Amino acid sequence: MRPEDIPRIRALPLFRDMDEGAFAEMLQAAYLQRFPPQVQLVAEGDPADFLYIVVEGAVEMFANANNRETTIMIVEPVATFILAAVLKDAVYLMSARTLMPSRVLMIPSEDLRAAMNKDAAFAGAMVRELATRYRGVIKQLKNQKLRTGVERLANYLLHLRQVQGGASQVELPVDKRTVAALLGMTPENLSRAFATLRPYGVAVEGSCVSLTKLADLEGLAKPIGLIDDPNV
Amino acid sequence: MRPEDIPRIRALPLFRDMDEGAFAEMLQAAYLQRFPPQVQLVAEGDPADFLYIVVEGAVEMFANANNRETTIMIVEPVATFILAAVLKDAVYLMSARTLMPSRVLMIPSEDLRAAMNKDAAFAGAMVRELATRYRGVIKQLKNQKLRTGVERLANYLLHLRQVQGGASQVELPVDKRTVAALLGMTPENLSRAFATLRPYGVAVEGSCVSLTKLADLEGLAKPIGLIDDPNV
DNA sequence: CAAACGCCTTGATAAACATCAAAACACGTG
DNA sequence: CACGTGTTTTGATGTTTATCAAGGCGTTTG
Repeated sequence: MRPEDIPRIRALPLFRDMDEGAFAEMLQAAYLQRFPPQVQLVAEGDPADFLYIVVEGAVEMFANANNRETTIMIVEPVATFILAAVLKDAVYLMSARTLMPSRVLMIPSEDLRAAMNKDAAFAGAMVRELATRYRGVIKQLKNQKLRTGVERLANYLLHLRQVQGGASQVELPVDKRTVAALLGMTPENLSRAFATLRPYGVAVEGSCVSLTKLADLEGLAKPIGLIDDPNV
Repeated sequence: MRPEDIPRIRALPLFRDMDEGAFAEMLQAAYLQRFPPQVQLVAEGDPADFLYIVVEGAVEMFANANNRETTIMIVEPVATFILAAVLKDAVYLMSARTLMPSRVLMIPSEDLRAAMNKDAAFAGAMVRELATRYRGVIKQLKNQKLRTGVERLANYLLHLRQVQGGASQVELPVDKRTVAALLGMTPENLSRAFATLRPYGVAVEGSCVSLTKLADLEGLAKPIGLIDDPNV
């Protein structure tokens, strides 16, 4: 592991309040692995042997059923994934694959649970982390059930703008196929959704999207804090 | 509060391992309230002042956006709701209303958080509870994104059968309007979905649904543990 | 009992979304 | 550069779902 990675992991809300010794001990037991793009890291149904932390790159969480596939979320550095399965010592509910060359830290489930049982501050951080994630999924469910595809895309673009600093140009972080899966639609429909947004000042050129007519776009998207604000 | 209620609450996985004194102290601070049907208990956006426990009756969790409304889940005794908002000291993401005459225990958020900080076993139970709920919502999201309305209904009927002991007749626990909202469809579409399932041995009469041709129904529903098994 | 109301169903229509096929485009490689 | 590969876009079509309107049915109420 690179020396500069450790403080970045340590800075995550989940690990920030952890006892110094327990943190070091847990990292001792961990493996850092490099993966090329499009490598499947975990498969839904497998026992949760590791907690994963994306240190560099990006990981797509997805699930299959009925010959269909959907993307649940995209994990970007520095963040953990499949925390809940590890804590319950259960099987994974989602599969994961790299979207680009990535470095991933793998902490054996037992070591994580041991650290949690020893360190009350860590357990407290875990409660907050899980509560935050729970609310994140509830927001996703609301987004999915209460909005059309075009509305989801409009809000996603506004979200990207927010994250990327508020400029009038935003960059799609992954290819359109994956954006489509994330928004719960087919690639064809994403294309058409972009076309629908053209009158609202949305112009696409490759992975670069420019948003003129912000007010119009927001009028269509109608973002609300209880779905779209990550801090709520 | 009725004397027989206390052990039922105590038996919840969330409270089972809690320190006896801390549990009694927390209940001291709590209020038990009775509500008629169709009373709104909490509104999304309000600060999370209480953890709620449904002791008797049933509560519907729902959310609004864009003049649309959707049901997220139905909470039946004995179970808590809006735990995550309480732990984060955040606003509620969902609204709640009673579906029938109900008795509800309200624990002030501060008392719950205090109990958690004092009692490590309780914090551990909280972690497991939140992890379980997180996985529950992930399953709902998969159900919603990977299945059609008819498939969701078929799986819901099989789920009811399981819960109600496996007889060939199942009882809808709430009116059809609410079932429709829970399954993410309109009442009209639920009606048509039932009609679609008729060739698969599904006959509806009021709130009573009989399932002959179980094999056929399962063939259509294709239930999978990673979505439909509550113990996974 | 009749009227009124709520809930559920049915039919007609429209919107949203998926599927299939093919063309346009971008890109890496020989 | 030409070529092959994979992604994206566009068009035609079908499925799924929502909306609007009307009617049936049971319950409540005057």
